[in-house]
Amino acid sequence: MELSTKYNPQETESKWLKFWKDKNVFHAEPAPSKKPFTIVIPPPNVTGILHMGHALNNTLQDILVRYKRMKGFEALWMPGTDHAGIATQNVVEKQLAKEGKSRHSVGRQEFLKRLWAWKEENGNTIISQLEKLGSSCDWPRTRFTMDDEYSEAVKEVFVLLYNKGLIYRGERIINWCPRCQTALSDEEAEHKDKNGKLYYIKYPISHPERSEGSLKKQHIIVATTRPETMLGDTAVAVNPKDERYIKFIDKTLVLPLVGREIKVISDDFVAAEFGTGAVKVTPAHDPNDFAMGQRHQLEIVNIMHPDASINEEGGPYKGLDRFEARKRIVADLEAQGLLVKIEDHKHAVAHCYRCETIVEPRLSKQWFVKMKPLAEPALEAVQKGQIKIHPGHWAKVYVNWMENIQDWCISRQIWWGHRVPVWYCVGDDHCQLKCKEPIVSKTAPEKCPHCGSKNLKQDEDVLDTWFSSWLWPFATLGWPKTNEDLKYFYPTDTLMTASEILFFWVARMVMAGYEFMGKKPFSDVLIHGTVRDAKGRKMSKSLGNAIDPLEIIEEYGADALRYSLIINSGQDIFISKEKFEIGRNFANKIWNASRLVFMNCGSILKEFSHSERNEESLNINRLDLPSRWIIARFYDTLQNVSRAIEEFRYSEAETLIQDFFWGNYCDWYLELVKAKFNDINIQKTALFVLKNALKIMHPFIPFVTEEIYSKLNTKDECLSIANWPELNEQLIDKVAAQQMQVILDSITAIRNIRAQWNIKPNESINAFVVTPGTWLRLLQENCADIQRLARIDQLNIDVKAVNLKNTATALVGTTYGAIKVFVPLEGIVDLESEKKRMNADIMEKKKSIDGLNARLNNPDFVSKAPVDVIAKEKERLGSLNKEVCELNSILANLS
RNA sequence: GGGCGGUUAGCUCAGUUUGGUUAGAGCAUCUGACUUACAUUCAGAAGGUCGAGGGUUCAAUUCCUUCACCGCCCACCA
Repeated sequence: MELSTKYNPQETESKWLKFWKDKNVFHAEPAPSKKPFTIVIPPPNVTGILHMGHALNNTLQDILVRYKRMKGFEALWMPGTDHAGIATQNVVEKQLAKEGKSRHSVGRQEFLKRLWAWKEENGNTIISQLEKLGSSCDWPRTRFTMDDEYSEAVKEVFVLLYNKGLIYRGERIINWCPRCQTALSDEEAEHKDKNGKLYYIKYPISHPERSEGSLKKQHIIVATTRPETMLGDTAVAVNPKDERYIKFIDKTLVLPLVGREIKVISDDFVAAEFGTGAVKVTPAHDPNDFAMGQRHQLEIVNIMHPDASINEEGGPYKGLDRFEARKRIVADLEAQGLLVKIEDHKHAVAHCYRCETIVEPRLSKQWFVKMKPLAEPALEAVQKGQIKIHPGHWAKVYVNWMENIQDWCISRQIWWGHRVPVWYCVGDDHCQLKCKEPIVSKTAPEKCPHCGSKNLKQDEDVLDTWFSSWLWPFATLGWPKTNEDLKYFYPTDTLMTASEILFFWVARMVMAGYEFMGKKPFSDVLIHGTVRDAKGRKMSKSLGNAIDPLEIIEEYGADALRYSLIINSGQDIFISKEKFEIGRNFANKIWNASRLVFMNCGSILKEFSHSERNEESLNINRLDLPSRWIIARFYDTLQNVSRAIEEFRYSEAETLIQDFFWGNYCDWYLELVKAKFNDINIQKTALFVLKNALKIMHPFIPFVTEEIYSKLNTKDECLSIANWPELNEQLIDKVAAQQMQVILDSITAIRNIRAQWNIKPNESINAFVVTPGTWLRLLQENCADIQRLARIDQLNIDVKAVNLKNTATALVGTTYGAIKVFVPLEGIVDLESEKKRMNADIMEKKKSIDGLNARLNNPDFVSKAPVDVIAKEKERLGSLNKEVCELNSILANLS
């Protein structure tokens, strides 16, 4: 049972991936004797390729799931992918484009066939990449949002909500992506500040009143950022209180370039301060204008084709793209002297979140979900703390959104997705009246319920992808069917996600949970940061600053990737390639420490590896101080790490682990006991601590720990399903830490002295210990260790010699924690400079003393400060005075 | 425009909830060490007016307030 000299992450990782898979280690089943713990994965897009965001998100989930699994929960991590409507369709459309075809040219059926073929071939890429990361999902359960069963859930929900009156069809201004040629929800339209222009255009009055006498008044100037939409103007609006325009209200204007006569209306919506205070009203192309149009019964003129080119309403501009039309219209206006000026204007422009195309507000008939009634319980759940969002400040963002929620446009004019389960009767003439009503049904109706016509047509649209993913926590468990899985694993426990999809997904899942299950979907939501490059920019392919997680896995291993990501995670994570070295180094450290222990504990390793409760063979009273200390330190770390995981403070948990394993176990414990490994108790302790440390490290760095554990313990099937260590109070020696500190301090003190005065290893050091006698014994007992680690040949410890005046040879010393170590310095150091240094030291201390005295003499302080604070200050004053005394007497000796 | 967060060492961040010794890490820098588990290592050092002003207090990095700068989210002012 030996470990190779060099750790090979790639080999080890593939070995354990195979093992886990073959043994189906991560499978979870309803188990009445155990408590369930459930996480559902935020389903990555089928088109997805593993990026750092995935790596972070899934590592966080994996840590928690592995921890809970070891804690004895029946831990289910439900994996799956999302069909990602527009994104996936885009991929296949691009393929078609290469063949010179379009989705329309091949037709809906053929296109869908292609999509499914693409999915079958490539849809699993992201899943296998997540697997590589070490994600302990129950992989055979992998769901896809367009699985048959899952689709049933989607249809069920549509019908339920429709029957409840919460889904309706309406003609509205929606966000339209001219490239994808589909509606987008408000959340899918990303607003970005753009430097645009504000165009001021003259709209002449059609019947100018000559009596006014002033030529200036013969037109109204309107300001717009989208001059091309003027082709669809059906009014100009002003604020009713705006005195400049009162006389124009109800007059008619001539729409330039078009010649249509339009009215001047008054509406409170118009802000007198903006632009000229007069707004052109284009009901078909702006949501506000649409609303105004409704209020004033204005005509609606749609001027664009779905691809945002101008339609026949645009007269001479017909066929032009919207931006081309804009240029031409501006030029034409200028030619006619109607363009007053163009100003720079910074404003938010909506872009398609998939293809970045500028969104065009467009009037169209879409399906909507009424959100207010759904939002109420979801809002309350967070406000009352039934669902906790971490970090807490995100709850405010959530509440803010929920309180201002708008209806959700769920229909999309694409083909990849769940087709809207609605049919229309297009049949026989004799029943037109009633048949206008849509037929909403989970299955295709045979005939129209009103007229009996069999000539039915299904709605062409599909549903927003999020309309399926908002059901994820229960639809993946089999809903709408009821089954054991659903009963046992729902509600899930923790949801981990990036802030970007808080509204898209998290908020809607909460609503769906309450609406369809009557229960919250999860209890905790952890919002983690975004992975950025070293300069703080988002990682993206287009910027070329992305670090490929697969490359890191290849080079350093998945362990290193995971460990480094987590330890660097604060809010956002700034990452450069070198940051991953820490993970690689730590895995290497674990490997080598284990090698050392294995090499030295060979005699009992076999026996040890067979027994589960090794602690029983540990007799705490027989252990030396370092062993008692490291065990106490382990249990301390165990508690802190457990707490940190439960409280979602993962980077802190890793820091605790690293401090313990690297800083205590390797740097101190193993160094201290290295020379004494023939002691069977030390062997036992070293193995015991190593084994348990592997357990608490495992969720964070699963592969290397699994590999070493497999050599250390042949009883468990594997570490992934081993038990999390339990606290064993009997093994904790409470004073060990304090005592050990004295040893560590003394070693450090002597090391300092050696370095400072350049003492050679073969020189002896007389350490005069100014501490209570008990510690003297401690130091004497551990003298050999101190000597070895401080790298001196001889260490003479003598408490009786602490009469500073008698050590006339001059002493110089160092104080470190509890002890002071003095060494003769004659011939070692320049006395004059040493005196100077000490004088400076004294001065500084005196200054502190003065400050303290002033405070302690302040009657306010004495009367108002708590007693313990005063006591501490007095104590400090005392010790400072003492130090000054000592220094003075040394100084006196020096002279 | 509304909301939320941040500003602590050269860099990345802890700490501040509940004010109280000398404000902590890691990386980077510098100095030492070839100590046979590990140079992917070990031991040290240096580095801070805790963004600025004001207030409360015996005491403020911590609480309150104003300001500056940075970031994020939301938003139909054309």
